[in-house]
Amino acid sequence: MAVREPRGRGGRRPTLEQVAERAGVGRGTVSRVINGSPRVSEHTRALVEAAVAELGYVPNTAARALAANRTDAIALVVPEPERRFFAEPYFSDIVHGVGLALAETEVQLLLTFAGGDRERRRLAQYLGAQRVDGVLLVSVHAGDPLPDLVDQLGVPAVLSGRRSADERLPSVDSDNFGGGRAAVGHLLDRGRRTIALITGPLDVYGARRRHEGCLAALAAAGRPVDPELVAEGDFTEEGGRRAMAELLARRPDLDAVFAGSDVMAGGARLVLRGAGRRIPQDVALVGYDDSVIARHLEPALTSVRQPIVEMGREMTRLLLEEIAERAGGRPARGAGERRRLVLPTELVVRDSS
Amino acid sequence: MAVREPRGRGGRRPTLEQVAERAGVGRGTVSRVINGSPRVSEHTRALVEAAVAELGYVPNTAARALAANRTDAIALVVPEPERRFFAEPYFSDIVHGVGLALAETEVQLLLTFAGGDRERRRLAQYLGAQRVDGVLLVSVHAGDPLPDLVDQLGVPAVLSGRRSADERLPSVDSDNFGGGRAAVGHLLDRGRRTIALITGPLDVYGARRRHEGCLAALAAAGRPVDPELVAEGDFTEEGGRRAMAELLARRPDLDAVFAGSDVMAGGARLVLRGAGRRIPQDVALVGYDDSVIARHLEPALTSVRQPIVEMGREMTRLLLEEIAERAGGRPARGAGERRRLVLPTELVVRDSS
DNA sequence: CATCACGGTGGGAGCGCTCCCAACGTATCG
DNA sequence: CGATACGTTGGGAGCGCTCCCACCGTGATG
Repeated sequence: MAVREPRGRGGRRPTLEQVAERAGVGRGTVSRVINGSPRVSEHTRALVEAAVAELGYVPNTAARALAANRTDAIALVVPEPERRFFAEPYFSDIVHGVGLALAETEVQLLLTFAGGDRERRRLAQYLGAQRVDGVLLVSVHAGDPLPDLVDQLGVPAVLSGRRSADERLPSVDSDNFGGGRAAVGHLLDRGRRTIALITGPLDVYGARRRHEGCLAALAAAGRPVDPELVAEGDFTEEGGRRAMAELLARRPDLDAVFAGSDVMAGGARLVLRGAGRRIPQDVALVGYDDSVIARHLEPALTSVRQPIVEMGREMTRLLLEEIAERAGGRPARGAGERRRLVLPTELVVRDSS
Repeated sequence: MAVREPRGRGGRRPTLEQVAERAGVGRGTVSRVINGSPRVSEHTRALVEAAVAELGYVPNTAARALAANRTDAIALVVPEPERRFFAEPYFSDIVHGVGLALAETEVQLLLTFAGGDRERRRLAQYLGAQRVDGVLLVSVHAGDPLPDLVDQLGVPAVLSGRRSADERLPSVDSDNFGGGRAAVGHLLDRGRRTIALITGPLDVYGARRRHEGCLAALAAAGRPVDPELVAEGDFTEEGGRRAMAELLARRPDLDAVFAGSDVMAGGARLVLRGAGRRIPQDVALVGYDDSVIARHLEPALTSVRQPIVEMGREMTRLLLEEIAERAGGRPARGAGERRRLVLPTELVVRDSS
């Protein structure tokens, strides 16, 4: 008498026990074969593998998760509304990179949106339910409590970017400093003398580092930094326009502009055009992110590329390491020994400079 | 002596048993409260809820899945490489709709890409492992074996679109016939007399229905269908260009074009421009999908909109119903009684017609 | 020839939950 | 007042797996 209905027409799926019986071995042995333990004789292994194939056995994830206290799944947590996620190529590349790192493994990727307040509360529940072995946190803003919450829950996590220089959590960042320096260095190489800087919001760590890179390039060339040539934007096009207008008013003689993002560069471009400046003849323009915008702008925008796919891959690698380590019973690392990675950025020169 | 290390610094999470003890009740009672059973007295319920809150109890998903034989998770299976998924707004809207339908429930969404052959094999494994209660299959091509595979595995599934008129699986489609009819009807209303049709690949069910809708509109207006005015495209821009060139060569007197997708309409537009035809003065142009392209084209493209968000929501609703039904022990429905839904399309008139 | 080591193996004891049945009141009825 | 009913409740029996310990046989060792 079947107590519960087998699911669907596929019928009940075979269990470890049945495979063991079929192969004429014990449960433990089958388990060892399934999990690739070396402590099984060649002969027995073949026997078991045959039985597995005949029965079409697939281990039940829930049972495994319960017994082994791991899920073989990680979550990519996006603290943004879905819309933005899909709109930005950044995320697409991250997911791609994560997929590459996961391809070799049996680990499953879950996508979780935590845009609203309500979703965030649910996320905490979710992580508490031990549905995943760890999380990748992308697009984390400075001051966001989410990373700390995750950390407190004892869930392994890796961030993309950092919230500050001494980020407590494992993170993968790109070399914002180097990117900013390369951009301004390039403008100097091109013989530009009066270089204006439109920064991102300076309380965002990445934006500040970019700016510091710019200053370093100027310093290395023995140029003084003129505060009149610096304006802060907010990563929006509107912000870029405002900053550019300001700069142009203060220093009509500027012959180059570095903007901390392509979007802001797009705004700056509009203002420059409006003022009758030709790009790049009168004013050279360089952006940051190497987004689609960069290629589609007229003229095509020189920009600093971040290796986003690579970042996704590295984040995943770090996370898997972290998970493996904790599972090994070793205590979680202190803040000091947490993994951190900074990947190189690259200047892509196009027509605007 | 702890045999296994508690995970991370969060320490071991409380279990049902501990909640029961704290509340001074039995395990069964706590379970009933957690699952919202009505067979619990108000007093006891309050007791248990207090204990749950104090201990910060969250049920362990794996244990629940194992015992109850359900996972409270569904997968959105995308049989495409990741790139395309992110590139097309279609998917973004589907995900959005799915999210809406899931918001009320405790069901989790998993995103799975099955672009390559290898991924497909893994998907089968995955579904066999009973990781999800059901799947949403989007962007299924005619002749794709994936849906049948899923069905054979006994996993509840819902398709977006259909593979044929008598699709065996539950599906949510949009009214392609009505969309095609509306588009051509609109052109007739505008007084166009010589309407050319660029169809999608006619072995794709949706494309064929669109085309049939066009023919119906012409028939309703008492217009004969001139085979010279029909050309088959392949949903690409290049295909649209080729078809348009052909049509223009055969019938230079055409004064309107309906293309089975916005992308093909974009290709057609280039050829029309090249031939010196003004849109819409000389030739009216209508597309299909109402994608971003439509709004950004010059002139803005009249197009047929599908309610994609709604489709995502309805797919999810159907799937959840299907799952609930099967869990109830009722046998899976035969092909005849499977759920099917067709949502209305809508013509969005812009400047090109 | 007894002893030891070790690769290989079987199977008990859980993991934390749901399901269900038996048992407990207490209220209702004849 | 005993019998019946019903709303509640406790807890046993698993779900299918991993982990680990005990045990087997073999070959090497003293």
